[in-house]
Formats: sequence, structure tokens, C-alpha cells
Amino acid sequence: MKVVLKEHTDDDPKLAISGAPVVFWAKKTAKPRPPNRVKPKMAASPASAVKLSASRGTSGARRRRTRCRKCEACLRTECGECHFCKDMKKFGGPGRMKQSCIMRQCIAPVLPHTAVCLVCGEAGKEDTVEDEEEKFNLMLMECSICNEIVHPHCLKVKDSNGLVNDELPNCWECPKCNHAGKTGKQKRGPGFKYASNLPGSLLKEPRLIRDSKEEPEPATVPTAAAVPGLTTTASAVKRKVEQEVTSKRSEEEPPKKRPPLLSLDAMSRPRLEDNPLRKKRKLFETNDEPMIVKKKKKLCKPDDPFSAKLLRHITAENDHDEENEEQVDHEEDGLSLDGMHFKEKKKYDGEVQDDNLEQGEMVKKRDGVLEDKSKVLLNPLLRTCAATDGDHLSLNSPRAGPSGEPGDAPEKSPAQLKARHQRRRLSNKEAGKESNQESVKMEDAPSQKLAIVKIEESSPNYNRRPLKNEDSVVNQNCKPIKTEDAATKRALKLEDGRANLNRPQLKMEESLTNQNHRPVKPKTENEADNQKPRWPLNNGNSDLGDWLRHRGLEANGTPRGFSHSAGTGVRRSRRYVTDRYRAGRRRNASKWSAT
DNA sequence: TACAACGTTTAT
DNA sequence: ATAAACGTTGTA
Ligand SMILES: [Zn+2]
Ligand SMILES: [Zn+2]
Ligand SMILES: [Zn+2]
Ligand SMILES: [Zn+2]
Repeated sequence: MKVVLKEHTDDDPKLAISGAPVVFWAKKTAKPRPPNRVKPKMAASPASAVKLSASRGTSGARRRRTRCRKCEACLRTECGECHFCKDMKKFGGPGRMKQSCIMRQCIAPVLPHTAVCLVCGEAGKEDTVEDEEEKFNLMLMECSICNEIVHPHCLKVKDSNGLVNDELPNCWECPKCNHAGKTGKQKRGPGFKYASNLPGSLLKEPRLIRDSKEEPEPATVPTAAAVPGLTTTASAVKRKVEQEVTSKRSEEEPPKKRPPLLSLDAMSRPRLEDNPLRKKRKLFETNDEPMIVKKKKKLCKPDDPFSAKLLRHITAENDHDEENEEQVDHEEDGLSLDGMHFKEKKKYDGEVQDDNLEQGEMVKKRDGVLEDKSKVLLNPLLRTCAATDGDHLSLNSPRAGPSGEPGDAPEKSPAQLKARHQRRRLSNKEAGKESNQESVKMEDAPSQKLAIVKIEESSPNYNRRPLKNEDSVVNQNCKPIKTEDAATKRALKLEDGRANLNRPQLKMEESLTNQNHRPVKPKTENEADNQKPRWPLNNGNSDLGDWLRHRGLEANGTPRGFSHSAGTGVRRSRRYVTDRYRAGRRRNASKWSAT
């Protein structure tokens, strides 16, 4: 009703059949209210400059990710009820927030079609080959730390190991950064802020469905965070958490990772997408009658089990977390970083670019700390997952650039761009189809992921133009540099970076970091155990299905909630499954700075 | 060009 | 810390 009224606020009463308006808007006629935020107009120059530098600062151009269009969330329609939907003009809102529906937060955001390799300037070419390994080497991988997007095989040092992040398609810690020990930046990783399945989600806890009367789960959760039902709890809960955290903190220290958590894998992935997530405040209105109905039917079954399971896991985890923490480092497989797989690159010889890549070695020498890891890394091909803890592995990643960085580059000719597009990624429609197929197939056989591979498109690979570095990163502050320089620069950056760590950056970076970052996730461990390959290699877009699958619960879209918490992430993460996702960038940040 | 929406920036 | 706002990017 509200919407209707709003829509007709400006109707001319004279046009009414009766000749007279029946309803009146409370005295104020609709007025477009002034922007809440006043804009400093003058700022243009300084502000902008700052922004630019900040955002892109170090690494290359950051690219924001976009929705995969294949996951459950992407396939859903807007709920019209969440906070963001309500903001949309189509639902009668002002349209100021410009965020996607909470129920539609993509769980596997992909690199934009326009993304290209920093080294060769070409897009991902995984579609041109069959072999997994090859696919991996030809697909674009975005480093969660330095944000660079490259073809693994375009890296100079071929032998180095990158750490593949299972949580996000085409995301890894490049060899350079991996070896370096992530010193530097740790920014927010890629991924969407509100995607419940991702670590840094800003979503608050999920509202459990308590509709049915029983509501099995809520009660049980001891951990404060989880308990949702009431909004009020928050403070209390929070406190609790913190305490724990602190206590924990003392113990831990170096990084280590956490023990294997639960295995989500098995979870039959309940797909309940319906899970309404809700934020504390109100992503959704308080009432959800409608949803409830739905849920009941479908969810009933799954739900209970699911929830219960989840809870159990959580609990369990808590328990061991504490104890296990220390051990973690070496895990059976060797790595234990959550969500990450080490991938070894084979050696190639090309020596294309510059330098970026070789640092790994140097780094090793340098960081003593890393040793453990490095050893592990050395093992060739371990794809196991690693459990990362927040510390290191957490993903941070590249940020996409939101608003700010313009400076980039000159663009490519439109034609080129276009070409690129065509060749790469499927259109939505196609994607949709694909997804369906995949989903069907995949359902059961996890192992096959590869086989399934999706449709291949003909990929004419063309080369895209060697772009310049759009990145610009380079450009901006610096002066005009050429690619080469850029490369060099980058390399330097890295090195220095490590030393310094943060670059001179601006505050922004850090701040940013906090917000979104996500630590890698947890679950993987079990999975790792169970399976093996996961999707290390081909994560490309196409394999979303697998990817999702392997992610377990979250994948389906069920958004999980997180309490967000903040700060302390890491520790917290150990405790709750959900939490772990969000490890803290913050922590890292502080760490970094300290260093 | 229009529209969706990401990720940072501001305001509270 | 959390939520609102917004510039800019990505897609069609
Ligand atoms: Zn919605
Ligand atoms: Zn998606
Ligand atoms: Zn390349
Ligand atoms: Zn990197």
C-alpha cells in the first residue's frame, strides 16, 4: 500500500474519476529529500586524488567482481522485502543504497569479463584446453593479497606455489605473496560484502526460522553469537565473545591454523535457500509471514537436520578449536590452511614479464616464520586444503574498486573489448542453461567435476590487446609509466612492501580492510580430507557447480549469517564455524602495522 | 546509454 | 560498530 501511495503521490487529483482525491499524503507532498550527505563540492581535486591513490595503491587495478549468475542466489528473484530491496526504486524506495537484494547475494562472484592478465593482457583461456593443469595455468587468477590478476603461467617463476582459495573462483594467493608471508597488505578480499557464505559478510545472523513452533535449533546454541532470536541479545553476546577472544588470543600467536572443523561436505547441502538471513536490524521486516509458509513445507525436513547439524558442528568446533589450534600447522596433508590449496606450478620457461614473480624465493629466505609453511608448500602439488587461519591466509583480496579509482587507464578500444566479451563468458542465458545442466550432473558426483566441465565455448582465443597496464595503479600516482616499468615497480613494491609492509598507503586501505575481508574459510578441511581435488584447478567460471558443491552448505545459497564482529576475527573464527569466515582483517591489520 | 550493484566513504 | 550514501564499475 505504501508503494502504491507513493507512486501516486503526484497524481493530479483532477484526473480522478470522482474528481477528488481520496487519500492524502501526510502533509508534505512528496519531496525528493535532499541528499543526506552533503557533498563538499570543492573537494574535487584533493579528494579525488586521495581516493585514487588509496584505492589502487599498490597493486594493479583492482577489479570488482560481479555475480556469477549461476548460483542459487543469483537465480533467485528479488525478495522485495529486505532492506536493500526496499531501498530500490522498483519497490518504492529512494534508491540510494544501491545494493542487491540480500537473498541474491552471489556466493561465487566472478571476475568481470573485462579482466585480463596483468602480464600478457589477455583474458582467461581456460576454455581452450582440456587438461586441468592447463586450465589452471591459463585461467586468470586474482591474488587476494596483491590483487594482481594473472595467468599462472604468465608468472615468471614457474615453480613457485600459489595457494588456491577454494572459497572464491579464480582467487589465490599468488606465489609471490604466498611466499612473502603476506606481509603486506591484507586488504579485503574479493567477494561480496553481504554474501553470507563468504567470510567477511556483513550480514548479521540468520534468522532462524522459528516459524514452526518447534524450532529446534536456536535454543541450543550456546555460543552467543548464534542465538538469534532476539535482537536484544547482541550486546551481551558480544561481550562474551570478546572475552573469549581475548583469552584465546593470548595463547595463540603465531599463526596457525585451526583444526579441522567440521566437515560440511557431507552435509547434504540442504539447500534451503530460504533461510532468511537477517540482519540484526532489519534486513527484513520483522514480519515474515509469507516466507514462513514456504519454509515450512520445504524446509521442514531439511531444515531441522541441517540446523542441528550445523549447530553441532559449531559446538564441536568450539571445543576443539581451542585445543587444536596449535597443532594445526602441519596437518596431515600438510597444509592446513583453510580453503586454500597449494598449487604448484610447473615450470614454464617463458620469461615474460618482469619480475614480479620471483620473489618467492627471496622471501623464503627472509621470513623465518614462514618456514613451516614453506616446507609444506614445497611439496609439489599439494592441493589439500589448508586451513588457514585468519592469519595468514585469510583472504583478503583484491578489492574491486568501487568507487574510486578512476584514473585508470586508458582503455582499450571498444572493439577490442567487445571482442573479448564475446569470446569469453556466456551470456546470461547461456549461463543459466549451463548451470542447470551442471547442477544436475553434479549433484552427485563430486569427483567428476572435471569431467563435467561444462560446455565449452568455442573460444577463439584471440588475443586481446596487450593492454597497457591499465592498472593503473601505476599510473596514477606515479607518473606515466610503461608496462615494463610498471612491472618493475610492482616487483619492487612487493619487496619493499614486505619490508615495510604497508606501503605508504593511505589510511583507507586499512580501513577497508577491516570491513570486508574474509578469512578464509573453514570448512574445507574435512572436505579436503574427503576429497581431493576440489576445485583447485578449474575454478573458472564454468565450474561453479563444483565449486559450489564443494563449498558445502554455504553454497547453496543458504546464507549463513555471521555475526560480524569484528575485530577479532581470528579467534573468533575458531569458535564458530561461521565466524571463521570472517577472520579478521583487522587482526592482520594490526599485525601488520605492528610489524 | 541504462541499469544493477560493488566496495569504499561518511554519518550516526 | 553499524548503517547509509554514493561514485564507479560491469553488463547488456
Ligand atoms: Zn531483497
Ligand atoms: Zn552467483
Ligand atoms: Zn597472461
Ligand atoms: Zn599476490
